[in-house]
Amino acid sequence: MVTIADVAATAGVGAGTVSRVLNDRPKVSPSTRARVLAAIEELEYRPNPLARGLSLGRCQTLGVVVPFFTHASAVERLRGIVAALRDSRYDLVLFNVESPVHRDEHFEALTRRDRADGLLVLSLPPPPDHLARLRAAGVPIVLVDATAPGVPCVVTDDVEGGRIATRHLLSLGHRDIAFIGDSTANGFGFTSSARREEGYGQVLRAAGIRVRRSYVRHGAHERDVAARLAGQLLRLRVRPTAVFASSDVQATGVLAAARSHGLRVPEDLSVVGFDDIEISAYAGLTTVRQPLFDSGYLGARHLLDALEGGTPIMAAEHHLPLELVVRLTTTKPRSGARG
Amino acid sequence: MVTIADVAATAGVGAGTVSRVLNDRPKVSPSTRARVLAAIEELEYRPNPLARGLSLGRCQTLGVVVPFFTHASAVERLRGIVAALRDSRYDLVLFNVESPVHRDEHFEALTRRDRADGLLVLSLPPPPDHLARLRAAGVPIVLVDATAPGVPCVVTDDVEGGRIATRHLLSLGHRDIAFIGDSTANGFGFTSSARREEGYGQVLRAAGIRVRRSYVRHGAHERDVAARLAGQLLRLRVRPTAVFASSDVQATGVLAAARSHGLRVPEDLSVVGFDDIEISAYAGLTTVRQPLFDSGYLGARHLLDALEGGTPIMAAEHHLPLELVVRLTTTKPRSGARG
DNA sequence: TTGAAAGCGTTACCAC
DNA sequence: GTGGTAACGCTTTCAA
Repeated sequence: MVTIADVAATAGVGAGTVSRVLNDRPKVSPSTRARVLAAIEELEYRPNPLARGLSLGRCQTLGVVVPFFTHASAVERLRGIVAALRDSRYDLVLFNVESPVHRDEHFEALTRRDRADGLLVLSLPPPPDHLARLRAAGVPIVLVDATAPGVPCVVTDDVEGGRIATRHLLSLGHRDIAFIGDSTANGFGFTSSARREEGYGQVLRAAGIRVRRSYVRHGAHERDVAARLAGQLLRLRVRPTAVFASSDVQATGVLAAARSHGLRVPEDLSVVGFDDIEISAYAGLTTVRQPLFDSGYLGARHLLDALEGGTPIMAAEHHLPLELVVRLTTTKPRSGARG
Repeated sequence: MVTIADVAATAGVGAGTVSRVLNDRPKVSPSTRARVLAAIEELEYRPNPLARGLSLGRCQTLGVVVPFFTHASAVERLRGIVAALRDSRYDLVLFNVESPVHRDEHFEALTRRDRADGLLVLSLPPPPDHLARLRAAGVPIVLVDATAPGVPCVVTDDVEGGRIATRHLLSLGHRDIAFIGDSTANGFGFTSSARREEGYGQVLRAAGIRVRRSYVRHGAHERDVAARLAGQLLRLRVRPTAVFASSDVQATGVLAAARSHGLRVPEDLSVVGFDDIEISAYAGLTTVRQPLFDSGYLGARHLLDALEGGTPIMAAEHHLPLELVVRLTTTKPRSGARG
């Protein structure tokens, strides 16, 4: 393994000079620089990132903490992050989270500048104690799709998103609108689903419609679970004419349930989802689009700016817009169509 | 930042002793060990991975090189890798590849033990020169869904997979069977699609069926592209009664094309895919299932075993089984159904 | 403008 | 068993 000393020797200079050339430091004469560059070329020298990191106190690495990274929405955010890191000198280290214990382990490990220079946390409100330690350790952190006091974040207005979806159904003439969302006791403190439900309730109440307990169902964030919950809704005496699912994954579960109950979508049942993941266009799903890619991209850029600029990260909230995408799963209710 | 020296001081021992305790080395008395452990606890000491890596010559990191990591099949393999790494001390560093240049940059950077202790490469045959350098640098490498001479790998028999899919259609009575696969000039040297096509051709020829040029289409590995190609097939004078797509993503494109041409699946057109990704069950797609999760898991385990056991990695091929999953998109051809 | 040398935090070897 | 100390490869400060 060729080291900086080897380069220094072949170039006939000191190691310090090589380092200066390597890092584009000013004070080095053109001729010396050329000689060093030639030696680097000749020996195919590449600096050892570990040694560099040890000396510098940083490791050119960004940690990404993400619950259930295989979920389509998470993958899309990751894509944005990867795109942002593409031309930076930072490597991406992935920390998948599948349980609160798991989450705590990762945060614990990441509470040091020598593990990652900065942290990007997706959809996960960090527990206050971890946050305090992270801050004390001086690890910059940016939240995407989550908020915490004093921490910069990239978010959308989920309450408004819930309103948008519900208003759409209402405007089509629906009054029996059900909701399927995440179970509140998920242990992670995810809030998106609950906030979308909040918007749903607001709009219904404003329209003078009582939110029926039986029309609101919660379960794990999975297609099969959502399909089961939808099945319960579809067997109700007064069947809803529309369902707002708090994610597209869950919405496709509703679609599957409708199919297996012999109901046509949208004629017999309208369905609105949330996210606009890749499958949604394919399924013709009407949904509330949030800029998933952008959220990752902006979060990463924000972090990189702070890291590269050396400026302390600003605790700003970056809001991303939501947009209703009307496709084929919503229409007006059939008059008198009641089970 | 508390260092090993601080721990040594509070425990009243030397740094070497603390290190021995940290790494479960034998020669240290129970009482000393207890004192050191107490000091570690008290100071909340955590070893600096950078310093550790520099001293040890490794960095407790596994590099994963993956083209188009957002593709469902890649995500599923990654899930297997993450699962395998879960209880190891290794971090996962993600290197996404979207172009050959990109690929070369990554391999270039990874040709040193100080970047990653081992490499997992998905679906990508490493160029021989990079492979040689990697070997010279002593970086262990495991290929998943790709092969290279002398490199351990986890693979399936794609040719046989092509046969399985084609035999299924043949056994249903189809004779006009089309194929949609990846463009051969992808620049990465991906071989899966071509090998599946090979199996398709073998079976057809064995059945005395000529493989028509017009029935075989190639394009980028994307749903929309596959849909376009399928559209061309469906407008042929002698329309195929079945399509074998070399991946489920492409198969869903075929499904979409059939839909937009007013054809019913499977009555008017049978469709078989390959992979069995999450969307496939939802779409009711008949497909050749390959163990994506397992491939990642096994590849990672193989690499970890070599790394942890210190044994040189064996250049073995690990073969994973394929399985036909019959769902709702295949049936026998309608008699005399010709466009 | 440059070289020498002192860190950075560990591990591992060598005495004791 | 244990402490001291030399690596590990880089950056940076201090003189010259």
